[in-house]
Amino acid sequence: MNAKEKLLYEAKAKVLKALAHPTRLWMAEQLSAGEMCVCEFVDQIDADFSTISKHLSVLKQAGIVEDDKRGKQVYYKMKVPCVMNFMSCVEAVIESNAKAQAALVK
Amino acid sequence: MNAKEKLLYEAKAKVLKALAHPTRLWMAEQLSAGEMCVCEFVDQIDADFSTISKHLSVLKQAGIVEDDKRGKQVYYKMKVPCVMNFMSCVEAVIESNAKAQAALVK
DNA sequence: CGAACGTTTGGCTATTTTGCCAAATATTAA
DNA sequence: TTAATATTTGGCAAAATAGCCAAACGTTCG
Repeated sequence: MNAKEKLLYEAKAKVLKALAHPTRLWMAEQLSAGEMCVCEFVDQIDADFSTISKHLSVLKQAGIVEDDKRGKQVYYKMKVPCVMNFMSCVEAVIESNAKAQAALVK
Repeated sequence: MNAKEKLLYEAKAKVLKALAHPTRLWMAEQLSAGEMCVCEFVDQIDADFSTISKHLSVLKQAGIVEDDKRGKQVYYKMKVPCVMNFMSCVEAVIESNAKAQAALVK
């Protein structure tokens, strides 16, 4: 793995890392269905609004979402919608794990 | 988000988190092409073999890969191959980011 | 048996991430 | 202009992660 390749894998990992948090993943899924303002997240997530803002900032930094200030509110939306396509596969992993668990009990 | 949903998002995040490291992501991509033994990773990655073993263990814990001991060696292989499908999208994010960067310079 | 090999595990420190609070900022409304 | 609202930023402490070394473990080979 040369230096350039290393940078590429670091970049890829950064995108995944941005999604690799329960709250951010949930946010991303919500945004796949359409834009939302920070205040809506604040209403629906049990965490400090500063925490929520920072999570959105991580998604933005990774280039997954973009923001748009309108009046007092800031709206976030997906920038690269395909990001959520692979969730079906992540769910497949979880199902596979669940089956393995179940097999242990049998 | 209720308790059950919370658990689901934690599980999903765990899968993503396992992949959200440059070395592990590289490993997963290699394994998509076929099984490999730990010793092969040790040859190709510039890190302590214990570190490599632990990375593989994270992928295994997440249910992404499985191992198979044959003699002195342990072979790892993809358990849920679809996991790598979304890499094309992760690359799309990176390209989008690169374009944004380029636009700044223009 | 004992030595060599391949791998995992334990333990430790350094680094990163998380999440809260408080303070700063920006916009709108009074 | 002051107050209220929406959001971001700075700073901190707690928790999680990463990576090295050393030790343990299991397998094969002499």
